[in-house]
Amino acid sequence: MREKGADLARPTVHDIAKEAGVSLATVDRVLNARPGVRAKTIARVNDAVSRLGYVRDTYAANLARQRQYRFAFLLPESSSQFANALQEALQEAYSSNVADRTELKVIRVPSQDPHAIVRTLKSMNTSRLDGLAMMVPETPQVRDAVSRLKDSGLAVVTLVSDLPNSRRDFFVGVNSIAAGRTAGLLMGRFVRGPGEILVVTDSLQSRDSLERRLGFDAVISREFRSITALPTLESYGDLARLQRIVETAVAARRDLVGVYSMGSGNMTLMSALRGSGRLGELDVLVHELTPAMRCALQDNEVTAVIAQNVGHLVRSALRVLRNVCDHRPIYEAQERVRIEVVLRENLP
Amino acid sequence: MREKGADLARPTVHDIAKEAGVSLATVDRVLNARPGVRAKTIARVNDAVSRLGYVRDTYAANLARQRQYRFAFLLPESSSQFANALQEALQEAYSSNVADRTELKVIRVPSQDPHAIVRTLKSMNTSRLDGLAMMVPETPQVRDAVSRLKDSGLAVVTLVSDLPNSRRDFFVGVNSIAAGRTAGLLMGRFVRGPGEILVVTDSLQSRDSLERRLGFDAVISREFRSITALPTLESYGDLARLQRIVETAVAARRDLVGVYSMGSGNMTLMSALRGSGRLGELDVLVHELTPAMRCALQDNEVTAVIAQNVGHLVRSALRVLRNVCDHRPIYEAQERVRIEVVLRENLP
DNA sequence: CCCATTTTGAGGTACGATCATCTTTTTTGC
DNA sequence: GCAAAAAAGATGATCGTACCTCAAAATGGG
Repeated sequence: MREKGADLARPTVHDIAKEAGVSLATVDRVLNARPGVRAKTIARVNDAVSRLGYVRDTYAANLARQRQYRFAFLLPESSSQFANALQEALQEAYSSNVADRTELKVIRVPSQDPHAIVRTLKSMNTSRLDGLAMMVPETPQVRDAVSRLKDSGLAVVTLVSDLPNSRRDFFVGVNSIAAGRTAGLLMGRFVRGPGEILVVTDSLQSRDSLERRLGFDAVISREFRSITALPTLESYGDLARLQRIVETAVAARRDLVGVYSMGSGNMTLMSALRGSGRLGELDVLVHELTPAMRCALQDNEVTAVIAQNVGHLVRSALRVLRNVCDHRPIYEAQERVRIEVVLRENLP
Repeated sequence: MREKGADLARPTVHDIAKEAGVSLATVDRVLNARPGVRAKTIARVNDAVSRLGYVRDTYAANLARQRQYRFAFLLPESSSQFANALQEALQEAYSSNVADRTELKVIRVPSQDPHAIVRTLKSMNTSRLDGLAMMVPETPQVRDAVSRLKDSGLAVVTLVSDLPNSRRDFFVGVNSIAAGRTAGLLMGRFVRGPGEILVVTDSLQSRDSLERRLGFDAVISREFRSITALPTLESYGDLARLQRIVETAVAARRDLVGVYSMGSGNMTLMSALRGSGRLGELDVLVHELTPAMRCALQDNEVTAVIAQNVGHLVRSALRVLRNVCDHRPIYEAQERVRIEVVLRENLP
């Protein structure tokens, strides 16, 4: 925003030099924190900077400095539609103007195999890389690997799923407890009358699922006394097992009113529910807006999807990585990823 | 994303010249559509461009060309918290790195006064401006004024509220019908049992309100037969009147189960509802996430807020304005603003 | 084949900043 | 007060692109 009567053009380093009464070289030394300037002079330059409201032209700077950001994204290899959506969003962020002077590399690893993840992390050529964003399950070995990556100077952010107590620089994703609470609130408000809720996930070993369940239960038990959330069914990543346990549960529980899926495998879940013939009487809530879930929403098979915008995720991750690389601060408020509620009528 | 084995650095104009076997000057003439190049040579250069996958470095280009985008935002002056939020988002987009080489000016006009709007539009110095984003109510006079602005070469986008059949270049905002449908679906799913819904707005003269009502009714009447949406109460921007008509309606309608506010004045609406003592039994749905509505959500006074992300709105508007100015295409998919559903548990 | 007209080439300057080198001035310590 | 060290200044190259000028080459018409 421009002040009235202010100069039209924004000030450059030359203006700073003039204003501070020093040479261009000195301004440059101060701005880039190079040694050989007295504290008094540094203050003079900084004064001029704030007086004129100078902000460095980052693009000109990166141009001159031949800055190249080399980032890698570590995503699960599973056929998960969500990871594919992330990769697409990355591609898009890259081809649109956002990702300038940035080289991206996507590495897919089998997410069930912590060993493979660690192997990949260890084998990374850190000298040809400036930053890493990763979406991996939490294990102590991964935490250690992150520590080594930080030692070699990489910027590291966790994506979607965090690694608490690790040395990662930042977490880009949503708060799983809040996501679970949102699901709980929606479920409680949507379902009619007393009844039971089926809760399904891959594995409660995963922190995300655990936290979603925590949030879900907190809201349900405090505010919706008439409905009961059943113990979590775990598929352990086995789709056949998922189909089986869902079919069994639906058959056994006659007063089921809703289904909450905290993990992946939603296509299989839906097919099991369809098979049961009771889909019409159930409110189904799932996470992540995949193409299959879009259709399910449109067909009224799923009531709501709790989603996070993959575009935001990758742009945020890129911004954070760049800022960490340049030792610039991170604007936490801007990087907070929203918990989106997607219904049939507000499908993007 | 980098191809394996591809060159690390992205190609520059020099590479194009070499690849096409022409001089730098010719490449420049082709890239910037300057005359004096044979069709055959143009083709050679374009071939080289696509072969090498050259994309012009926009920032270097703008640097060289000393490009400055001068944009104005015309926002309603009313004490509307929404317009303030927009202005803040604009400020933020400006100070964060997004809005480079862009001068922004915010003009607030009394939105109830179409005359004042037209006067402002007419008095604009179009020679010192490249683009204009405006959030104004639809009138024929405004449409004409837009036409004049387009004649003088400005890029014009409508923000939040569209001017259909005008010569604006683009509309940045949500589809009001879909927003109304979303509200209808939420209301239908939230309220219990048969009953009536109070529908309130500033004025149905405004296209947004009309369309929201349309969408709302479509969903309610088709899918939720047991609930009745009452005729729209209009406040005509008069807060005292709003308070009065809401109080009267709530007192008269004993089987009210919900309130849908399509317009502004939600603080007054809430105070009227609070006064009635029946707030606890009502589901309240409103548009736009203002600070007051945040509190109302947290206090369980409002069930859901249908919102649009003001940050997106302004970033999208800025992107579109820049693209129009440079005669570049607009990626419609990226500019589609989402209809957000905000509940107590997913408050951003 | 020559001359006028296009078309192309070569080269410079600029944008805002970074960085390196070299010189001059100022500040120190003794 | 003088030499050494530190601080500041001066200058020029560079990044990728735009835009300008002038000269050289290719083309086309008669």
